[in-house]
Amino acid sequence: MTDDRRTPRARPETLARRAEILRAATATFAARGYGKGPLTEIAEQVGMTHAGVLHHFGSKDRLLLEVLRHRDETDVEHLPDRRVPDGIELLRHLVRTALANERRPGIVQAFAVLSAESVTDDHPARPFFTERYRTLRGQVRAALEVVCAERGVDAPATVDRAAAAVLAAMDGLQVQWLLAPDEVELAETSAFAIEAVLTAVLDSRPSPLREESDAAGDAERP
Amino acid sequence: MTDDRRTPRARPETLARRAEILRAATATFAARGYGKGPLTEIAEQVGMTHAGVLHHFGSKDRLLLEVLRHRDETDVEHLPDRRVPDGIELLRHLVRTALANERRPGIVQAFAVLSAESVTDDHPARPFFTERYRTLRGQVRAALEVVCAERGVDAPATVDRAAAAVLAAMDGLQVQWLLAPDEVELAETSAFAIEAVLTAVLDSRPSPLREESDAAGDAERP
DNA sequence: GGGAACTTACTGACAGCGTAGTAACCTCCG
DNA sequence: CGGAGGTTACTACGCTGTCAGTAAGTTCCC
Repeated sequence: MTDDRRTPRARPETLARRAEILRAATATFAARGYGKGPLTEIAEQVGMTHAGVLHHFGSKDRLLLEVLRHRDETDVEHLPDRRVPDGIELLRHLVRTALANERRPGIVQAFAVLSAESVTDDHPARPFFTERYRTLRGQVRAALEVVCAERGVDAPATVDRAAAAVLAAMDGLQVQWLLAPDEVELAETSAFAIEAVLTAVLDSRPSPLREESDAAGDAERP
Repeated sequence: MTDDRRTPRARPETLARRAEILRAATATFAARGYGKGPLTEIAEQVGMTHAGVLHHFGSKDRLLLEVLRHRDETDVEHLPDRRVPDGIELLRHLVRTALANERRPGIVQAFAVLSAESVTDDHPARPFFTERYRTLRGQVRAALEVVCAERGVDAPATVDRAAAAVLAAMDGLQVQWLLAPDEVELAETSAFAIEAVLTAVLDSRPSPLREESDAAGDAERP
């Protein structure tokens, strides 16, 4: 039984209001960053004062964490089985996500700004993003290993790097795309990067970077 | 001609002082971002008041632009010929840069934070980063085309995407590395990504991502 | 059903701090 | 002297968070 007696709140109307606030907060944090995004601007978007926002979320830090959590939840919501796929389907899912992201620059900007901002001193979202990347790297690495196994290829030692590289390319492309949407194709370029990494994992051959002067290249470690 | 209206006469002692301020500003912007990095903290590091900093740079915005410009200058300074190399040497240069960056997390953090922050509304560094990425993409694309030509390969239409992907991977890896330096190898992973992209450009074959499901069914597990 | 007891969802005022920029002044050094 | 390199003092904000108060629910008991 759900023991709701102790917490008689959570009216549907209230939940909708909070969702509104979360949406507004996402917009403001995207446009101005967390540090420079004032509560008053968020409150104004939903027609209340900043004190009203604080009533719902207690503090600005908690609001930020709710924004991030809420986004993760709704992202997984419309997924088959509510689970992230595995193997090559995960990689395809990443490409589809990039494609979907082209239609929602606000979300992309929020995450691009907040993830980078989170590396600053004592940022409230730092644990969130640290853990998030850890999880995502694990999922991509697992997917790559599954693909390798399916093709009878020994997963090389580089799968860890490959996983990090896939996520890094997607993130970096978002920043470039936000700065110059007419010059950078977000989805197509993300797909290209993922394909390149996947190919590199599947057949690990000597790199063209190290060919040429390989005798000197091996000894080189400045 | 050099129109240094701001500095009619520049004593060497003064130039050194300004360099100090620029270094301090880099540290503060790295640690707290531009928007949240106060002039007082910068001033304190060099032993003066915030008004003294403003005396030298006029405004906080101008200080930021000087920081960015100064970093670009000193980066090119210790380069042979003071010019960015071309062809495969540019790609090797990128890897060497990533290696050097592992020893200066402050610089890395400053650029990671500021580049992402620059996409926010009316950010003073936005034109700088927009132009910076445009230039860098052009340089990497040219380098890739040179490598293709050297090997008698027609540069594929994907060179543009490849150039963006290389820079994106490097940037994205910096964020992951800053968040978890023990889990992400900055230089090695950057090299991996660059190699993967280079290989993809050099022999463009059908992507494993698009192969659909013809090889499905075999259980070739060990 | 109706009213008392309580909770929720706010508002408006304000404290308290941090911040960029300005203006006037001081103080060396060439 | 005259100006470069500051300082102190001050203005004018902008921001988060607290507090008391109010109006509108909700719950419970008879």
